[in-house]
Amino acid sequence: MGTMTIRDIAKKCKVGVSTVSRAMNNHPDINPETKEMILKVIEESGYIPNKSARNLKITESDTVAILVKGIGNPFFSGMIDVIQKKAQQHSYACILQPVEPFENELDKALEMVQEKKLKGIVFLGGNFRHHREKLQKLHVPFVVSTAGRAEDFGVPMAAAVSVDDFAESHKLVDYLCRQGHRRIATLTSADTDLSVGKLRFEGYLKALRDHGIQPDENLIFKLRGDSDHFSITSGYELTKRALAQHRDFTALFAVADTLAVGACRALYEAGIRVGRDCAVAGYDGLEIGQYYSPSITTIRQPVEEIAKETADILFDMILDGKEPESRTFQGELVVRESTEPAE
Amino acid sequence: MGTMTIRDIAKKCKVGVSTVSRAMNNHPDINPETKEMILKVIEESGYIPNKSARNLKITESDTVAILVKGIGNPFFSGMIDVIQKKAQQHSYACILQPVEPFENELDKALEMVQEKKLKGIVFLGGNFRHHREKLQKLHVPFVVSTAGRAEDFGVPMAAAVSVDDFAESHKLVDYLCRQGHRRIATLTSADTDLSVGKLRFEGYLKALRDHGIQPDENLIFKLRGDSDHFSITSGYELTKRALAQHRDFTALFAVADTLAVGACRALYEAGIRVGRDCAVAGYDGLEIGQYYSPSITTIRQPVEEIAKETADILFDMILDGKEPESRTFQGELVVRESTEPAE
DNA sequence: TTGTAGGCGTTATCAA
DNA sequence: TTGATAACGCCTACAA
Repeated sequence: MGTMTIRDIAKKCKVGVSTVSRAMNNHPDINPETKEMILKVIEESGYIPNKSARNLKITESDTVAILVKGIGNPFFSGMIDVIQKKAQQHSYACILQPVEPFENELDKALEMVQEKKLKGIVFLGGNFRHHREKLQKLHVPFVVSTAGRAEDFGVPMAAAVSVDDFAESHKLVDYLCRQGHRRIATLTSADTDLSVGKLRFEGYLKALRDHGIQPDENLIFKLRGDSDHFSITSGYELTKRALAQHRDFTALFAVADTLAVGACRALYEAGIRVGRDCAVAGYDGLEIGQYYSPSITTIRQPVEEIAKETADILFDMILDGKEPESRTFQGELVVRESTEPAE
Repeated sequence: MGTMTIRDIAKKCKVGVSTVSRAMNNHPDINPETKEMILKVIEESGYIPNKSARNLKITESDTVAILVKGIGNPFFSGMIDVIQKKAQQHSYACILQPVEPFENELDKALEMVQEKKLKGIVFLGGNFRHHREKLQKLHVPFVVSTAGRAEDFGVPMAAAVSVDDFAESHKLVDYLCRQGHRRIATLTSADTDLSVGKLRFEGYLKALRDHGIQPDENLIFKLRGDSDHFSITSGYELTKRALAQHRDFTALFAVADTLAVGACRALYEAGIRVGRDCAVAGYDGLEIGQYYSPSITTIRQPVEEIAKETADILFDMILDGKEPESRTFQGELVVRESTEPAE
């Protein structure tokens, strides 16, 4: 099945291959009429240029990529849109590339830089721990967004945009304490999680201690393994288990809104009124938290701004050769119905 | 910045390039010791084979791709996992490729077949209307899942797996009618939507008519344009608007669970008790519907099965040269708290 | 078991 | 403004 090549088109048009190439790539020095004619023939014959051959040959290309670990995470959807739009404004192509949980995002990035001649990269998700040595092989500007701190990279061309999960989580639990809660349970990730879950959990511990409360092992509920992620069902089942042990707590802090939703339902089914009998708080600022009944107290991350800043920093580096810059955003404590003051 | 090539490795190892190639591609006829040595050097030097050059040269590759329009749609997340797992079982690589809303999935597919030498494709999302002529250029087996009916393709190697959105939607609204509802409002997509939204809306109309109910323009609420998708917020605001017009309905059918969630909240805020004062039903079977309070009646699509069947059909075509086969799955009417019988 | 050489389809260089 | 031709980095006969 002989696929058509640029040669076939050249023959059909009775021109050289380079002229065809020029027509396709919007080169300046080509007769407009010739170009039009060629483009028409291409259109009619359904010729598809071979990208591999093209990528092999080109030396540069105005494109950036977003490498997302955990696409499907609703938190990222909004960010991606914003970044893509920004890229478009700069007339850059933007490739959205999912990264599997087991894949190494840095390896993937290295490959893509070579293959697609990327000018820059945004890393979304994952926890981005990599050896400095290897990181230095990435010769294009990149921004790690929502997945780590710049300090941990120690490499030029590296920038990070993030929310301080530790501090924000602390803020939230601190709020619960101030509301008078002393027995605050938590739903958190397994010990194997080194990502945001861990940071948020540590913020929880710190806040308790700051209020003179000794964290109680019996009030800490961890997801099992990496298999169950931050799903609503996980939160529901974990809370069911917690309640089955007749544990008494007046507040529950879930390290993700999805978990909090599941928790609310479990409490509801147990006849416990969320808000009045037991406070519940989540983290992320997902849409659902606002519309759940009761609406759920959470830490809202300024998604739009984070994404904008991510893109801006990246393009400042690419276009103006600016130094990598890092920013930490404040989350916003959004108090809602699920944490009515305890009496 | 001279990137390393297979030649550099060959030199370092004092062997020919073909030997290096053999080592990398698990070829049989190579001395195990030589191979090990080469692999070690590659590892140490951080050499990354150029994928473009490779793709340009190879004539075939055991890989399939999933082209997803609207990744981020939680409904697809589960399906993707299943399909990827199936591919793995067959020792096939599986590329997950997002397709932008404005992109033509068929063009993308054509490109990728050429570039990556795909053996098969799964199309997810979108509405997949394409000219037969162009469709015939796609010379590999493909399955259109959840985005159209095989009858509409009229091309060999084309299979479709889907749920009959029209019939299922009809089933749901029929149920509402049997519960005694006569004034059933609906939240549906804009007229520009030719995808599932349209089918579900038509199922709604048909069900009403079958019960001798004349659809009432005043009870039909459409999203504005394509800009607001099936988000919770859209459902919330649309319902707010509906209520502002003092329209009386005893039941509300939203063509997506997300819309239904937003509707529930809007009703709640208006002091209308969902279930008792007004029934609400959605469509999709999203996780949230089960955990919302009240839990939401819906049509659950058998995600797992759909995905399994999709993969099975595809690999039957690829591996056994089977004819394209199409299947329509039954959705399941899941009655929950949001549709208590009207008194 | 290994090495050499030719070609995959494109773009870039250079001469016309 | 055009056309011929040499790379791009790899795989794969084929020869050794």
